[in-house]
Amino acid sequence: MTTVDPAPRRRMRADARRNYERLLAEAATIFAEHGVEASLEEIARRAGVANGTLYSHFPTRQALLEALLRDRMQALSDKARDLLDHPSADEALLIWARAAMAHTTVYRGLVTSLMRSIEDETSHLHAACQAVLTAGEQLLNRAQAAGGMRADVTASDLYALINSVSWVGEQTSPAQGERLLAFGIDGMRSATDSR
Amino acid sequence: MTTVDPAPRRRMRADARRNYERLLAEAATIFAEHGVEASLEEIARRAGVANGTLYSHFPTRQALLEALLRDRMQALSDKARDLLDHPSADEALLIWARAAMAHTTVYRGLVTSLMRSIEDETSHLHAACQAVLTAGEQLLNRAQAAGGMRADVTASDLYALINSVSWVGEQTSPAQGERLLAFGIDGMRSATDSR
DNA sequence: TTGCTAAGTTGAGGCTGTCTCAATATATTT
DNA sequence: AAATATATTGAGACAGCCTCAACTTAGCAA
Repeated sequence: MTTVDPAPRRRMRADARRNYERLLAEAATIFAEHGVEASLEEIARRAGVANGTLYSHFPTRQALLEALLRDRMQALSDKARDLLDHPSADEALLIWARAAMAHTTVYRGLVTSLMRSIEDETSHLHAACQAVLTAGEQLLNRAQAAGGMRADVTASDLYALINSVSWVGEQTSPAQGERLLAFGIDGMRSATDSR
Repeated sequence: MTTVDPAPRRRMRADARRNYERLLAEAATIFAEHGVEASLEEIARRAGVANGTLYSHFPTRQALLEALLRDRMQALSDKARDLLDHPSADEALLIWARAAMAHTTVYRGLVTSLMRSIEDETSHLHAACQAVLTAGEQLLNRAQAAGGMRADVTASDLYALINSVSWVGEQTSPAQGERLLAFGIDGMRSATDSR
């Protein structure tokens, strides 16, 4: 409901807009290189502005992350919607789970923020995470209706699974993350399922 | 093989021993309160010594953690050995996995250190983690021989699973962690198994 | 064009934390 | 009671977070 405006209330001054964009661009680069705990001072430095400017645009690290991820998270929710048309409900869920995993691991350390944000309603990322969870829930429900997934699996279980395997992928190797995802999903399948 | 001496090479001076113990005790308290990223200065302060003393006893945070966990990790390895006598191989594995999870969540943030340490051979905790992994492997192998677990599951898979569900437990709730553990183990079971 | 003002930027400064090392102190040995 | 090996100390160098009073500038209106 009360999502933050992507384009702020009143139009920004030209220089402000420029700095805002520049900060986002540098943040993307630096987070990709050093993870989401990278120095904010460094980002400001590389963007050619004083740290105060960074803080005025993005009061917290979360706010910066939120701005950086907005589009990507929207895309992930959209993708879930699209996959509702996929012929196999089970396969659709697996495809989406992998996509979610890929999204969650773009920046090192991101998964922890995303996991925290679903719990913490005051988080800048909360709404976006909630949307992703709900999107996943649609796919899950369809798979359950089709009989492929156990009825007692919740959207929270799915969200937690995706995040936990993303965390593993980040800590060890993407392949290890993928393996755990496969085991986890298998464990959530209905007993009648073979394999 | 080349484990670090629990009681250092030559006997410590009395005052050194006293400070060492004091630091460990305070670290246990403070890590329990604030997680493993708690301030080392604070630990030194509460132990009534200068920070240099802390650093001289424990050159890194990992070293401190290692000293703090040594006994507990040994106990976990021992427990695996004991459980090899349990009548049900499957049940033994599950019991141990839960114990491992409990161990892994004594301090907030610990799970990340433990996961890093299995990968990083230079880590102070590496040997202890390796021992735990090997201990788990025994239980896993027995369960596989008994036909309860898929043959393609590795000790690394098991280690990763335990850590990932511990991480979830830490981020959300222990109950959520438990749920994921159940799903994960189920996914690792042989197809012939019911449920 | 010029001046006005709201909007935006600056960067020093306070804070916490990590880690080091020369000077100092003390336990133990002889 | 030295002598010596062993420990402890704490200031200091550095980095990062965040704030805010002083300053600068874009954009508008006269």
